[in-house]
Amino acid sequence: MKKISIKKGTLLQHKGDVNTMVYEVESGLLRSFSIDAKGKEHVFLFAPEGWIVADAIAPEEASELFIEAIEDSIVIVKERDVSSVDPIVLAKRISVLQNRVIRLMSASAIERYEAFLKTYPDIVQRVPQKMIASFLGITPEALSKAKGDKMRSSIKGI
Amino acid sequence: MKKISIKKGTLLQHKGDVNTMVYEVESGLLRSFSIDAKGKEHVFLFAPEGWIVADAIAPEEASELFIEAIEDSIVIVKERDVSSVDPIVLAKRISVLQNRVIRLMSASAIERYEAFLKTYPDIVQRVPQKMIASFLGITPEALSKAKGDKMRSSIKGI
DNA sequence: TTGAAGCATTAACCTAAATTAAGAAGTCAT
DNA sequence: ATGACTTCTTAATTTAGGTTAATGCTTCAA
Repeated sequence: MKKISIKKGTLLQHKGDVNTMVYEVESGLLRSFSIDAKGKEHVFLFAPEGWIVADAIAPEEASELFIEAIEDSIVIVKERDVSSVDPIVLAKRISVLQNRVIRLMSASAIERYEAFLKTYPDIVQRVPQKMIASFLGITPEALSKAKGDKMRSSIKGI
Repeated sequence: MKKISIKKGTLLQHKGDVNTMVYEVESGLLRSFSIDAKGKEHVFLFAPEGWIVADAIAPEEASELFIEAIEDSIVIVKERDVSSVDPIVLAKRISVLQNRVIRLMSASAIERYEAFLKTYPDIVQRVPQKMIASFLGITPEALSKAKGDKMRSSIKGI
């Protein structure tokens, strides 16, 4: 367990790494993301101050995710020891993921964007639009259009 | 903790229920699903023999999910006590959900269907197509078409 | 300071999947 | 057995979002 200071753009973890760590964000902002078979990035999680990022894989498996600093950050690095983690913390993450799966299946891009704004109002200003789009599962162009449409319709009072 | 026998079609849990239980399937098949704001069902999980179904919510919260028997089933019903659950079991579920989120964002309907066939080959024959479609996040019509296209292209050897 | 690269926006066009509708086949309760 | 449901399939049409491309802004390294 140690504390490290990392520059914006640094990759803390690559897909395929084994014996990965647990990263607790003291200051700054991290993201985890995957790269699919077509070479496209998909943001899985944003982790601001106080959040914990780690791959959910078994101890010896290769990681699925990349972890990157979006801002200069100070991060506490710990050994992974799943069996000692509070089950309640894990259950909460399951609940979050359950809701994300349901929302991906049932809500439109705009609806998911509005839900994101409500749930993570503090993160919106700190990350590029294209990463928010990626988190929502849409293209930056589609997000840009959705925001434009939303603005226009609210001006007209529709 | 008790063992119950339930008929196909029985609802074990409704959205909004509090003090929900943990259901361990001894025989038969359960599913959990949500109903969204537009009244549409979304299958969240299929649970055949040996699987456990439970809402991931905090003890006092209202449940998000319905749980229903797809076949006549025998189910062991236990009190929910998240803090006593093996963290490794929870971590595995997180891993499954992580992959599901990533696949929902990156794979097409047909790709998700093929992944489903590989991952749950035993379940495919036991549940109606429309529930598989619902699990994949597409309409029954789209799944039917995808299967037809797949068959046709494999005949032609494409 | 300036040029190159990355980012956001807009628009034209294209495609995957939703919607709607209709018909065939299976299941169920009476 | 018969009629009422439900499921599956197919097809026509529509729509949300993807792709491609052009334009103006930043940012940042040389």
